[in-house]
Amino acid sequence: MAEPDLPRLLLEASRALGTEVVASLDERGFPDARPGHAVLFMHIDRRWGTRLTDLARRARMTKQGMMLVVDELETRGYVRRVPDPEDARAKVVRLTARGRRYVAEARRAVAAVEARARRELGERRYEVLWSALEELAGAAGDSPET
Amino acid sequence: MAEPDLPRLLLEASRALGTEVVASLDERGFPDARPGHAVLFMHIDRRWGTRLTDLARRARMTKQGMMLVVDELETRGYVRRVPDPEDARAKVVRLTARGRRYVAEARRAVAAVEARARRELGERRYEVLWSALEELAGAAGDSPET
DNA sequence: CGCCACCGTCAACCAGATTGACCGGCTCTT
DNA sequence: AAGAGCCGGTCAATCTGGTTGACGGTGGCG
Repeated sequence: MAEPDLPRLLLEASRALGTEVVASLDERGFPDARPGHAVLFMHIDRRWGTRLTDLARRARMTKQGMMLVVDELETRGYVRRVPDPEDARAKVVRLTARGRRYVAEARRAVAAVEARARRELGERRYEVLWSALEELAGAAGDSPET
Repeated sequence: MAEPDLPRLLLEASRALGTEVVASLDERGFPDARPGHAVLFMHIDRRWGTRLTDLARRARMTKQGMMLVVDELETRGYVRRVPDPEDARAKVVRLTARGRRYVAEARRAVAAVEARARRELGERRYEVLWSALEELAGAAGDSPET
């Protein structure tokens, strides 16, 4: 009956896993985690930080969009904006100590969910899934290279 | 470098395909198509229509959320709300003639995108992708039964 | 009848992201 | 050295796609 279409199925899978990651993070002591934070913590340099524009480009979103994420993470005390010594226009988004712990846990949580998926699907199907997704995501939505 | 995580990859693939469907619909003469319309046109009964609540349940969203979609589709002339003869509380969301054409084209567009994916990925990988997605979507995000 | 469940709706709100405008600092060319 | 124009971050407005909460009218049952 339901007979979902492929885009919808992809979306639901994404949401399911995202929710799972957030729940896991909640258990690990970060109750204010949200799926959108991933665009930052998967791309930020953990030691020295990363410029807003670079974060945005890596996450393939607008800098304004990334700014909202950074704003929130900053008010929560996970990152700070420090002036870039090499360019007075720029600021470096840098993790606080708490932010580093958050990012570490978040990456672990993501890895755990991925590991569970790999275990449940089996190695081969997981590999196929991953490569198929890369093709689908890249085919229509991506510029050739960065 | 990019090293995306699985939830993000799923999301990006979903968006890429969704965009593709909308673009295809645009070419087919429905320039106001949007990805969100799929929650309706994949679930509505094409002849007699379907109750709002049923649509919402099938699409696994709130009735208020579905109402927004129905509202928009109604102002665009794709559906009408007619009273349900069997239950004075209920209304049936019924396709107009134009709505039927829209739904037909939309389903074709989705099918075309899926066919392209199947062709590019190959039959076997496509099957694996689909079943893996069902497992992922179902495992964490679904209630046991409806 | 009285009660509760259910349908559609109004209202408020939130998350995530976009486009447009802008200011100030950088850099390249002349 | 001086513009001219590009680039980094920000403010503001807007949009999509949902959510929860409350409520009026109807149905169904004891």
